[in-house]
Amino acid sequence: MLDKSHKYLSCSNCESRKLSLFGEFCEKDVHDLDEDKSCAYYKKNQPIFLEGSNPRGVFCLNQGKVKVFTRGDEGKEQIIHIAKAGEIIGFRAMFSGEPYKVSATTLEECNICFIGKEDFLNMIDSNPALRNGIMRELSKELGERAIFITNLAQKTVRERLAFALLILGDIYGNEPINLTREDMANFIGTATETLIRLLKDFKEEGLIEIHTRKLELLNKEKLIQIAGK
Amino acid sequence: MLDKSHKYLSCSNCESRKLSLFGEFCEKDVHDLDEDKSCAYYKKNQPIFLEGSNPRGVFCLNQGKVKVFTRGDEGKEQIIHIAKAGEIIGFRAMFSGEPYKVSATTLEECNICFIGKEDFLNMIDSNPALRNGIMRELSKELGERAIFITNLAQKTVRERLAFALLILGDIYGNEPINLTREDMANFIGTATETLIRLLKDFKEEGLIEIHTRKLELLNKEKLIQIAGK
DNA sequence: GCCAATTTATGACATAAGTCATTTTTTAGA
DNA sequence: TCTAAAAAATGACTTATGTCATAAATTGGC
Repeated sequence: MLDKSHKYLSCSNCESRKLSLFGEFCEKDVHDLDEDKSCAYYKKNQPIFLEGSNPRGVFCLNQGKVKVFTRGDEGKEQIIHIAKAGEIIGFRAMFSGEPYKVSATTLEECNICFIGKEDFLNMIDSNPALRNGIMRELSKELGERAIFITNLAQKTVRERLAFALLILGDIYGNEPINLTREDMANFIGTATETLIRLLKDFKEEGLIEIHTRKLELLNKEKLIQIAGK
Repeated sequence: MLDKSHKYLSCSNCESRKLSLFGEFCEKDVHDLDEDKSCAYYKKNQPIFLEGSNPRGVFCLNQGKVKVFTRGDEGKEQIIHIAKAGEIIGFRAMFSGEPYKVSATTLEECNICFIGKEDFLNMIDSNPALRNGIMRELSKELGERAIFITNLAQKTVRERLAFALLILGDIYGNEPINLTREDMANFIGTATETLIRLLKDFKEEGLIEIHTRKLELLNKEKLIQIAGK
C-alpha cells in the first residue's frame, strides 16, 4: 500500500482520490491531474510546509496522517487538525495570499502528491464542482473551528479529552489511535502530564484500552456523554 | 448616518459597500445588487440569525457592530468574531450546506441589508472577482481562527486580554471600545469577574482608560508586548 | 540484541483563574 | 426624575490544571 520509492502514483486508480475533493472528476480531469502532479514518499515526522513560508501549491494526501499546527509564544505546538488520506492540505494560504499561518508534519510514513499553485488555480477556475467543493470544505472547517474555540474556552480538560478521542476515533477508523502523548496534549490544549493522568482515569473507568501508544475506544456512548454538546 | 426607518438604502453610494467584498463591483453589478437586496433597521441586542437554523441568504452590515458566537454546553456564549460595517455575515453556512453553527446578534443599532441565497449564489457563479474575494475571506478567517485557538490554549487570560483589546481597537477604530464586561469576557474566554479585575490592573498600569463601558487604549506598544506573538 | 535517547508515568507542590456572595454603580423605562 | 433591573465591582474562598523533579518503560539506530 505504501510506496517508499518516489515513483509515480496514478490518480486514476487512487483510492484516496475517490474520497477527496477530486473524487468527482471526469476522466479527462483525472488525466490532467496526473499530468500536473508529482509524488513523494515522506518518512515519519517530516515537515511538509512551515508556518511563515509561502505556498507554492497544494498537497494531496495519498497515504498516512499529517498534523497541522501552529506554534505559540514559547514554541509550543497547538495542533489544529489531523489530516488523513484523501485530504488536500495547504490550500487555504493559496487563497488568502498570505504566508502559511500553520505548519504541517507527517505523523507516520506518507505518500503525498503535489500540485503546483498555477495548475491548481486553473483547475478551480475551470471546474465549478471542484470550486464548490473547496468552498464547502473551507466553510465546514470554519464551523468546526468555532466549536473548537468554544470547547477550549468552556470545557474542562476531561471533557475536551473525551471530545478529542471521538474525533480521533473517526480519523483513525478501524486502526487504533496512534499519537504520542505530547501530540495528543497539544491537540486538546493541555500539559502532557495532565493528559497522561486523564488517560489513566479513562482506562480505569473502562472507556478506553491503552497499549502504550495505541488507544482503543471501548465506550463511545459514555465518551459522548462526557464530551457534552 | 443610521436610518431607523426600513427605507431602502441604495448600494451605489453606500460607503460600507466600498469597503466590502462588493467594493469592486461595476455599475451594472451594483445595480443588480440593489434590485436583489432588502434593507432593515435592527435595534440593539436583536438577533440576526440563530445557531441551528437554516440560512436563507447573507447579511450585509451597512452600519453598526454585530457579535458572532456559539453557545457551549451550559448556554454560555463564546464570541468568535465581532463584525463591523462593510462585512458580509452568514455566508459560511450557505456553502457548507449545514445549518448555522453560530448565532449573530447586534451589539448596537444597525442597518443591515439582506441578499437571498439564490441571488447571492448566482452572483458568485457569474463574478470571479467576488468569488475570489469570498475564498480569500474564508481562508483568512481560517488562519485567524488557528491563532485564536492557539491563544486560548496557551496564553494566560492577561495575555489574551491584551491581544483582544488590540483586535477590538482595530474594529472600533476611532470610537472607544464599547462592550459589556460579559461580552468582553465571552470574547477572550474567561469569567466576567476575572476580566473586570484585569481591566482594573491595566488601568492602574496606565495601559487603558475606562469610562464605564467605554475603553480607550493608551499604550498599544505595551499591550502588544503583553499579548506576545 | 543492546544501549542511549526518547517517551511515558508518577508524585509533590504552586497558582491562575473560577465560583459564590454581596455591594455599588449605571442604565433605561415609566 | 424616579425606580427597578441590569451591569460592574469587590472580597473570600476553592480547585482544576500547570510545573518541576524524578523514575520507569519503550523505542529505534548501530
